[in-house]
Amino acid sequence: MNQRQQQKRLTRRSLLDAALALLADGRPFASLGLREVTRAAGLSAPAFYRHFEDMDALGLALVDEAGVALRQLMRDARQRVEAAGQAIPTSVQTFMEYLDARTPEFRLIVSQSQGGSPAFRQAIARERDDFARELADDLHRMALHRERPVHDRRALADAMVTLVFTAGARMLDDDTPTRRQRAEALGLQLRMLQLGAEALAEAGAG
Amino acid sequence: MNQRQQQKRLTRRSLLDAALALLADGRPFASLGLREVTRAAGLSAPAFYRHFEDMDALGLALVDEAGVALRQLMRDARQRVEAAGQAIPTSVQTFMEYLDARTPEFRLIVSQSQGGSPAFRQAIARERDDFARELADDLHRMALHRERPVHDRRALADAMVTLVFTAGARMLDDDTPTRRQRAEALGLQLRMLQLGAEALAEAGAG
DNA sequence: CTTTTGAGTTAACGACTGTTATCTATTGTA
DNA sequence: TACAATAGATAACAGTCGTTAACTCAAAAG
Repeated sequence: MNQRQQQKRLTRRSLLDAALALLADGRPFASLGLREVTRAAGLSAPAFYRHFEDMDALGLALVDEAGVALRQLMRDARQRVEAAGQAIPTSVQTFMEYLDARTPEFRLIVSQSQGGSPAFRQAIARERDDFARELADDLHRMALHRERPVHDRRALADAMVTLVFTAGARMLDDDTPTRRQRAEALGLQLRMLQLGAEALAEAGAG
Repeated sequence: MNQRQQQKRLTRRSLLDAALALLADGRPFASLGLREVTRAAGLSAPAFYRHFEDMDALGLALVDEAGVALRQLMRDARQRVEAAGQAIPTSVQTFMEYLDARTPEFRLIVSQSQGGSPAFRQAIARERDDFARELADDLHRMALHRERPVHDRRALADAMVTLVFTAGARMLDDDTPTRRQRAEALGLQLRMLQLGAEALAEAGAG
């Protein structure tokens, strides 16, 4: 295939990676400059425009990548739960591994989900909603299987996603033992939600 | 008293207000410049240094103010709940009013809780933990009163605070009807948590 | 083999940034 | 009333920013 397009994709990648590296240092995305990123990528500033219109476009591309990773995580967790049961602990465990493997992308998502420009917030909110919707579907299937319906799958899934994302965000600053501790607390909180949703369903049905 | 100190406090206030106004437009705090803020406040740039060492110091002052407002909100909610009962709906309602009245401060808190500099994150985490601890105490008192203990007050309070803050953050971008809808969902999620914590306590005690 | 395309370069622009030194003018103090 | 303190203004600094125009030169197309 086109040797040119291939090279272009590589340079584009190096721009994305340079931005991720700066984010990994804890820098807020809004403080990253176009020149700074191209410099870190070993390029001249105008080269940037061959790949992105502006920094916002680069950021949105990163959000897209994070979304892809999120969906893969979801498939992974679902598969493992089907094999090993233990829905909540297994899912939390899978999430922790994803957090390790994709730290910079995840950091971008949690830091920009509320702090970024409107375009950012909207893009991230959409990824998050997709995630929650898929989770709600899973909860539905599981409820059918276990014959323990829950009250409002959408609200339940939304709350679970909120707790998982927030816990993940705080884990980014934790050392390993604190991180495990927080993972345990998260599992407990998720069970509270699940039990509460089941109790609400019974009260509503009864 | 000193007419000079009084005037100085006024100018300092105008700097804080100018920053809040820029934040209210949805601007990320990291993108605010020292010159921009002083300009918006009708001052020369060097005047800034008479009041703050740098922009971070100004931001921390804003976080402090937001913390004060949070504690006031807490007292307000507690008082209303004691008078009118309906702990969850009353608290959510109180929170919504606070959200309206202090939108820029709240936006700063939620946006910088993950995206800001380490000093920022630490300061905000502390405000948040104070909030959660107070809530845990309230839960304890209510449980004694209602004779319905919950399983892990600290984890429960933490989850509740997470849900409330996250919902509040998303409401900032919502129109009024969506906002009310989200408030209802929030109330539902909080009840799930509460019921689940009670169920866990019963299971643990039995 | 010649021509065209396009990724990346250098040079330069105007605008804006944070910061310092210096001055003004008003307030508080003796 | 004279003196000291200080909030704020002006001017200037070296940098950095995003963006454009003009160029190079290797790869693709003819």
